[in-house]
Amino acid sequence: MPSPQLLEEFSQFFRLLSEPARLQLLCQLKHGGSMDVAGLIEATGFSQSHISRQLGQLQRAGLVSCERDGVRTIWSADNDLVDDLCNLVQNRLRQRLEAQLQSLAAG
Amino acid sequence: MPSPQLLEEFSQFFRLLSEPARLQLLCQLKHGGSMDVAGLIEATGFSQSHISRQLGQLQRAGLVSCERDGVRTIWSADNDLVDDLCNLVQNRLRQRLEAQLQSLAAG
DNA sequence: CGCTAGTATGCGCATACACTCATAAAAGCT
DNA sequence: AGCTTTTATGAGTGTATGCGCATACTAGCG
Repeated sequence: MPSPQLLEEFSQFFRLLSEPARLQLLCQLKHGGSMDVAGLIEATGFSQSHISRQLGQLQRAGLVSCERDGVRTIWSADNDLVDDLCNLVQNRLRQRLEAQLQSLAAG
Repeated sequence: MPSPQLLEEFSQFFRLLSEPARLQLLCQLKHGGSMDVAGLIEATGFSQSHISRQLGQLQRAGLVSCERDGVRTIWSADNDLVDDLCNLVQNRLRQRLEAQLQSLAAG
């Protein structure tokens, strides 16, 4: 049984991923490679301020990092954790749907 | 790159885990075994209505299930997904802290 | 120094949701 | 049938936060 503090940390982390916009930014940086905010605007359609804020949150959690290239800021996804988490969840979703399919056929 | 619908599903799932109360209920059922709402009140200190609502959400996601025992409803945690996710996150948190420790020692 | 381009942030609005109180529903007992 | 116990739910409140607009900061260029 995790301690209350640890539970709090877990939930804060999951909260980061609970916003489609943030998850999309993460996946974009992961699969589309590093890019600046302008690229992310192009890719997602979100406003500049929104993207900047969300990236700030992800950076504080260590999920993305940035380096300045002149006047631009190039952002990168930092690790594979989010991909791993998403894969686990996706497997679970698939299992659920398959089970529902089974019970529908059997029922 | 996951589709927008899939991203939405992922974030909805993570949102379930983004609330310390729900996560605590899940862990309690997982490590403390199945129990009724009264037991969860005792274990967590949350109000009865709050617990009932959160369990409802977790049930719809297939993370917990219940069976009636007379007037009581016995709840159980249904799978290991959440444990696996938490372990991954915990590893990541540890790595982060260790890295900070390193840079502090080196700096 | 001013000017422009790119990014971060103060402010405000709207919405989502955790949480509670009161009440209804479900199941057993007499 | 009523009475009690346990759980679920309608209604309301307060807070957190996503999101955009406008603006301030930062870095290069003339």
